[in-house]
Amino acid sequence: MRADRRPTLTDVARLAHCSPITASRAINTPGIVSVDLRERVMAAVEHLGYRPNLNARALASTRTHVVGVIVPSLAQHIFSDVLRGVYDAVQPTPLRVHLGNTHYDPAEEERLIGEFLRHKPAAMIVSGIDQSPLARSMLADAGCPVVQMMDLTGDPIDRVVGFSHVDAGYKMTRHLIDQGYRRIGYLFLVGWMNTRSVGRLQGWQRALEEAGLYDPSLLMTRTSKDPEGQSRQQRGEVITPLHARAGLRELLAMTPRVDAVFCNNDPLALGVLFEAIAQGLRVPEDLGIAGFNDSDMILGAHPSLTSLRTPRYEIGFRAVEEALAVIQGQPNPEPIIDLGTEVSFRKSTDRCGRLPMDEAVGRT
Amino acid sequence: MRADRRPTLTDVARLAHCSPITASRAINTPGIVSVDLRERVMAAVEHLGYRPNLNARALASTRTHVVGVIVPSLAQHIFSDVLRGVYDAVQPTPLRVHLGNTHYDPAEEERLIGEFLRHKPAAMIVSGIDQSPLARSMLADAGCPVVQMMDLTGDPIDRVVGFSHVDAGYKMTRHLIDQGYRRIGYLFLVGWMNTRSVGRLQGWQRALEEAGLYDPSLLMTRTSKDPEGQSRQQRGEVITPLHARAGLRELLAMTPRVDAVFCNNDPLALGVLFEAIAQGLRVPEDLGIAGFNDSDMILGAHPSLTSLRTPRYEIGFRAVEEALAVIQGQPNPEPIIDLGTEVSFRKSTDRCGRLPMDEAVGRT
DNA sequence: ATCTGAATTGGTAGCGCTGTCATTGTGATT
DNA sequence: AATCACAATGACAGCGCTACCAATTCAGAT
Repeated sequence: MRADRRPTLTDVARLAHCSPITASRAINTPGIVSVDLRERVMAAVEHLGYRPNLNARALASTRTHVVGVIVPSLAQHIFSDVLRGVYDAVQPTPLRVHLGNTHYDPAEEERLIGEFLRHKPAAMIVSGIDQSPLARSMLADAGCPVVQMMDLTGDPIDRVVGFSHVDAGYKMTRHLIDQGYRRIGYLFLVGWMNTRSVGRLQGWQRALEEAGLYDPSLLMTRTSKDPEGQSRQQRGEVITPLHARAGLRELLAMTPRVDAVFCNNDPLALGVLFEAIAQGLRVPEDLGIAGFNDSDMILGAHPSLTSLRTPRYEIGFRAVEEALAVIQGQPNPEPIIDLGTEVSFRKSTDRCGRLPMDEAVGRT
Repeated sequence: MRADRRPTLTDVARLAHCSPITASRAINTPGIVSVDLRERVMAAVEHLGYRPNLNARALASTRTHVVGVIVPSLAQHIFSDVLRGVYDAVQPTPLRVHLGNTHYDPAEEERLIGEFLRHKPAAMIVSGIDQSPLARSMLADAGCPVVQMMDLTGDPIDRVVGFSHVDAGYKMTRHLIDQGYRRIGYLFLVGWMNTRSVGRLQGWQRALEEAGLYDPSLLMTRTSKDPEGQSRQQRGEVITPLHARAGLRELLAMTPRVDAVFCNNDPLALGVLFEAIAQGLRVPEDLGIAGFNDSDMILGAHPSLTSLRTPRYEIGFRAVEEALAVIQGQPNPEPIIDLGTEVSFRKSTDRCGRLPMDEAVGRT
């Protein structure tokens, strides 16, 4: 080992009195070498502070320890939570993360998948289940485990970790019905439409239909006012509570007897709460408010906001674990992992026994 | 080119009727080859769909296109914004990002820096200016551009992109004084202390001292109630508005005549607003509220919240640009780049001419 | 004693690219 | 015409590692 260089496998081998290739085996597949050799090599590694050169390893083995992770947005805290799980799960493993951001653009997603696959990743983790046909086929032929995350499907490319947005939307809507709300609006921004949002919407609609409460005028889809081609999501804008304030005003104007609003996400719920405060509506008596994701930003609201807890951190963590299990040859036999959701029941929908529904309906 | 393989530089060279090394030059340093050759090689690249193998390139040149980016947290939206800037700036370049999360742990930061430097990155981008001495020296000897971001300092390791937190804290406090507030509290959670938060606090204190308004009892530092060793930040917890509600209660109990609260960040400001609403305090008349960062979550609050806009996206973007300029040998002569801040003046501190300050002081 | 096969170790030959030379050809200089 | 400088291209070797195959050892079977 020259003084100016970091030690190489050859240096380790020399110190351990074996050939470089044997040292390689002792390090990578310790099970197939003798105990004595393994100990000698490990001691040499320790002594020299040897760290394998990952570029050389990747070049020689056409197999890497890189996990490609593709998310549609870095602006939404949703994906921060997922990434936190991913990075925490990766930390104790030899894997490294390559992160890509599609900005909700299918073409960009295809480009990123193609780019990442050139590096022969150990695994690919992508967000959502609605990849384009080209993206699907690229991933199917990737020759590595593929984990789709966030949403569930009966037809995963390989495996999927998430929860059902339809069930989640249904569950929250049932909760609102059980609390005595009868005119339950849904607030939704079209500029940010995606399959997951649509799933929640479907769950809401199904629950209302089952209860005989469905009315199309309860759906408030705010269209982006900007006539440019790109959706707001693609331009990196993020949903803010501000978007919801005009949304609630329009919903109340359109459908005055609305007694609860199920918001497609928490920033909207916060905005609805502020608009209700601004208009002097009592929450939860006059208006029930429910959010989605149970994100940190709504903790501390007054009144406290009901939301639907989604296992975002867990999804990221579990996606890595699943990929790792496949890489190590011990895959979970079940390719579809539903991590479930839960209603975080708080004051903003807590109308039980406090106010007869008929009174509430009569407010306008 | 064998059918089962992606094309290599040799394939390109064969098609362009030149040697592989010449093809390499045509691709990497097009300026030094003849126009004719360059065009032949480019045509071959295009035709074969050739993409260089980055692992091989890294191995051969001991120089990579990887930028190591180290942030203290993925949970805070602050860093999501920075990362968005980083990833957007990197997209059109040949650079790739390696992201590390220190969880606000200096030891983990040292580990990550060491790990990243083994890959001979093209540049390192780290958060903050308060690296440990070991981390500083590792970065100083890295042999690549180093950009510190978020905070400014007179003594950067190499270059720094950010803004002065002291100035920012000062600026907001001046704004509150100019609005007629005289008993301006500062809300701060000790569990999340870091040099940047402390800087803002110093700015606040300096502005009050200059105006003869400083009083130590105006500082509300909430200590984490959890007696475990690790700070809350390190455990991945995030500040929520909920933390601020008890904080405001204690501040008002301790220092009843407080007429404004400058919050160390926006989630706290939101919590203070909710607590004010819960207590029936009028904002901005009885209590002025100012946040920090001007993050999306406060847009739409009622009353709208004043905050201090910080150029988070721009910092990430600019940090990459600076690194790139150094790599390409055209560095900005100025190693310290101050992107500045601005008060986003909104209703929660808009008391000018509306209420004589003496009345507000007398509320309790 | 010979053979067989498993367990263990070593040798060779690259992976795809680029650093460092050496070589060729061209026009300018003396 | 001889010399030089420089631009353009090529040859060689090697970055650090591992796939592949060969060699060795040794226990147990024949």
